[in-house]
Amino acid sequence: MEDLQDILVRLKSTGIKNTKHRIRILEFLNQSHQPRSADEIYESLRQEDSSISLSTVYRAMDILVANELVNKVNFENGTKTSFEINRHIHHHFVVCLGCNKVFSIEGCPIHEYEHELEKKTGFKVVGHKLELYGYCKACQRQQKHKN
Amino acid sequence: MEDLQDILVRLKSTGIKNTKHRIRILEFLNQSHQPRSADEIYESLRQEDSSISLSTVYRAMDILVANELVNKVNFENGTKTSFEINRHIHHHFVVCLGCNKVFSIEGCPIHEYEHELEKKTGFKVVGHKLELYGYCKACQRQQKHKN
DNA sequence: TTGCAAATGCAAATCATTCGCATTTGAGTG
DNA sequence: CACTCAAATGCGAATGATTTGCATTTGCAA
Repeated sequence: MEDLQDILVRLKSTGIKNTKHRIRILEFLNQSHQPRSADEIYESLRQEDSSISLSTVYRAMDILVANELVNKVNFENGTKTSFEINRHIHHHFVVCLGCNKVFSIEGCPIHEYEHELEKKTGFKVVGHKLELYGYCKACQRQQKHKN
Repeated sequence: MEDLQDILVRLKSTGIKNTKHRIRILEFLNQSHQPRSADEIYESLRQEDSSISLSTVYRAMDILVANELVNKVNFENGTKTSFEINRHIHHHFVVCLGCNKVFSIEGCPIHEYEHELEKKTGFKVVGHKLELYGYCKACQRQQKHKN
């Protein structure tokens, strides 16, 4: 887990204001092992001493995403947008349809494919979205027991 | 373009009712070269002689997707769900961020990767989502002219 | 042709997200 | 440290896509 300090340094270097809420949001996402929805962030911060409003969370997410401190993700299962700390490490998600847990995998199997496509078609690729869906070991075991 | 008749045969074989609206929706999607939103389907069918309600479109899409006659797609750019005829041919989308046109590419660069991942981690993959985003030739040309 | 479950239309409801506006706050400046 | 002001926040209302309840209509099997 990247040190929170490094993230706060990056926050400062963006030039946007360094507010209590933004710091607490980054703190929460940094220690979270799963991408989180605006709602989950809101509920988590609300528990603590100082309160926050949901629209502030949404606005914070917008600006943190724009400044590359946070990534925005939309999964096929589930309706809400999720957010995770942007560690500037290219990765993809493996999502368990049983327990909805999200696993991260580093590396990318399609970079080469992108180049080929560019050469072949002239299309200029600037980004991609790749997610794998299925069942984690634990959910596979549970499934077997049911039968 | 697959013959509409084949699609209607598949519709019949599902056992769900063979209604005028559903047939016209399949017809529209079959001749469409782009995935379409519920709204676009609604507007298109409304023009023609008989009318339709938007909720009927949504309900039809649900059941057509459940019966594998139609695929549901959510693109990163844009907020609405899109639908396309399900031709049962594995493919992915290349989306132009300039003109929002969607191109289809057959074949899949990650099947082998999926197998590796399964072997390595024990995760059982049942599906994936892969889309490429960038700029088509035409939009690249236009971009140059602006500079 | 009849019966009935499934499909439809319409309006109201829902849910995530955004926006308007009055108030507060971070952070540079003197 | 006090001052200023744009940026950030809180609250509630608005939005936009999608869903739902319910009364009516329509496929289709018998």
